[in-house]
Amino acid sequence: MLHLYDTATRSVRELALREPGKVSIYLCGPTVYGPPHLGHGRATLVYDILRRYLEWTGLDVRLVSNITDIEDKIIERALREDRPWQDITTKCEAVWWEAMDAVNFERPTDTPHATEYVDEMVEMIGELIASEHAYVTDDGVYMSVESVDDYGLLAHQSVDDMRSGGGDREVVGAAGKRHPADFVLWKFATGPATESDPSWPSPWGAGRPGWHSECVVMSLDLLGEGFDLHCGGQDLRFPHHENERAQAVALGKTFANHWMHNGFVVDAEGEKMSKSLGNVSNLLDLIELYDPRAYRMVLLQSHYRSPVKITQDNIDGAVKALAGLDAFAARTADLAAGAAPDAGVLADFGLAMDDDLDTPKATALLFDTVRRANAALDAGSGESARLAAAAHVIASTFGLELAVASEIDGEALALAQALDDARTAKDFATADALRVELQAAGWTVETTRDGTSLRR
RNA sequence: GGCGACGUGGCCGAGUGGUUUAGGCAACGGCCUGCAAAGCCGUGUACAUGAGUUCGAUUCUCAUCGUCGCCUCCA
Repeated sequence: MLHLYDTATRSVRELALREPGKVSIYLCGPTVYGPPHLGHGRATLVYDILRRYLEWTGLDVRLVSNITDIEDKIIERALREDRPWQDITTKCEAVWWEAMDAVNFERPTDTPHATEYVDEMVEMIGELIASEHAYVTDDGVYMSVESVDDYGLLAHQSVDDMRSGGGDREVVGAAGKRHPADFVLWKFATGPATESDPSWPSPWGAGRPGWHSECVVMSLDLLGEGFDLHCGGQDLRFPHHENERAQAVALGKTFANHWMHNGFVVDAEGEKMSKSLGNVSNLLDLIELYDPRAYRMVLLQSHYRSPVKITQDNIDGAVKALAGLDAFAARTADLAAGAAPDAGVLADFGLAMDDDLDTPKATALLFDTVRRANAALDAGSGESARLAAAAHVIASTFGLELAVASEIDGEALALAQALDDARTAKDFATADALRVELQAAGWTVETTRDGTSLRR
């Protein structure tokens, strides 16, 4: 059974399932106000790999991942560009899914939008006020963090300790707040709603929900109390996840059973890439310039909790590694199709993945299995089919789609035949010319003793 | 100031108290090939520094230096 590091207990522990055979996961999705960056890509790919693995083990996975389609940054951009806010959110969301499809992210089972849950958020905030966990000020409704017993569980720091330093930062809504860490649940509108600056009615005044409420309402609505796993990037640990949890606790509800956080994407100097620093390379560029699988490959080779560097060298290395896997996959597609995967290899794969999603070890196993299968194939050993089948299983569980034997058009086939004829006739000048011609047409040409094989 | 992570061979990146100490990329040698490609075989004596614990530490402890993250923008 899968063991995962749990941020709440700071230990690797078994992912306990609320219902046998079923896993319920909530993943904090994007705020749709700009193109997805590399960090978004890492988070979705890490959880995509997790999900595929869980499914491979036979579990029924329900993955809820929200789209935040109302937020300050969306409004700021709408105002700045004098556009309707929905214009921005719809376009950005479309771009988001396009990018996610390109990296082969398996779509979540549910993708709720914040704007679909405004009524529920208003209702929840009402309950928090009624139970005196929240209060109304001049500019909004705030959550009282001191009213929540174990606030700071995910931050692993008491509220007082957090206050004691780092005091340079601007405290949002400071004037009316009872405690600096109190966070906004509902922001009052400063004027009438416009095309760019929307607001919704509430018993306390027109406005819009704060940052941390949607995930509580949606996760509890779609997954129910005590769902299995809550995921997201390290940066969401505090305050976002802490604040989600605070609301649930204040409501008297059991929240996530296990908290998983992935590490950052860092730049060449080891610094976190984030939007506010402006040093982001965007995911769209990466998948346009390189094989979209390369990013997944790089992530597989490092642990999900470690920071990962995305550099030219890294991506190039991954592209080369993929080329080897593609060559292998094309070579063994037919062989593997009819064979039972090697049980020992798959057992090792499970062992590695169950240990806090040890994809570096599992990836090493994949390469090792490919090497063994190739060697067995060269030696004409019967072991090759089972090994190849196991390698294919691992790759597909990783979400890596490898090359399959290509459809070869008549023209290419004729050239390949001519190439073989020339080689048979020892007319190597012609053979070389034909090979170059095929390569120019985009084929990867492997001329072997048994004849020429082509793939794209 | 508080809390936390990390410093591994040319690069990336796992891991471990000691015998055969991942994997990828690059490099070099070999096999195969008409030559290549693909593939296979082999080579590299790495673990920031200092001290300590230990029969033995890259792995544990402490200190030092360095890098980075969180402490209400952020995946």
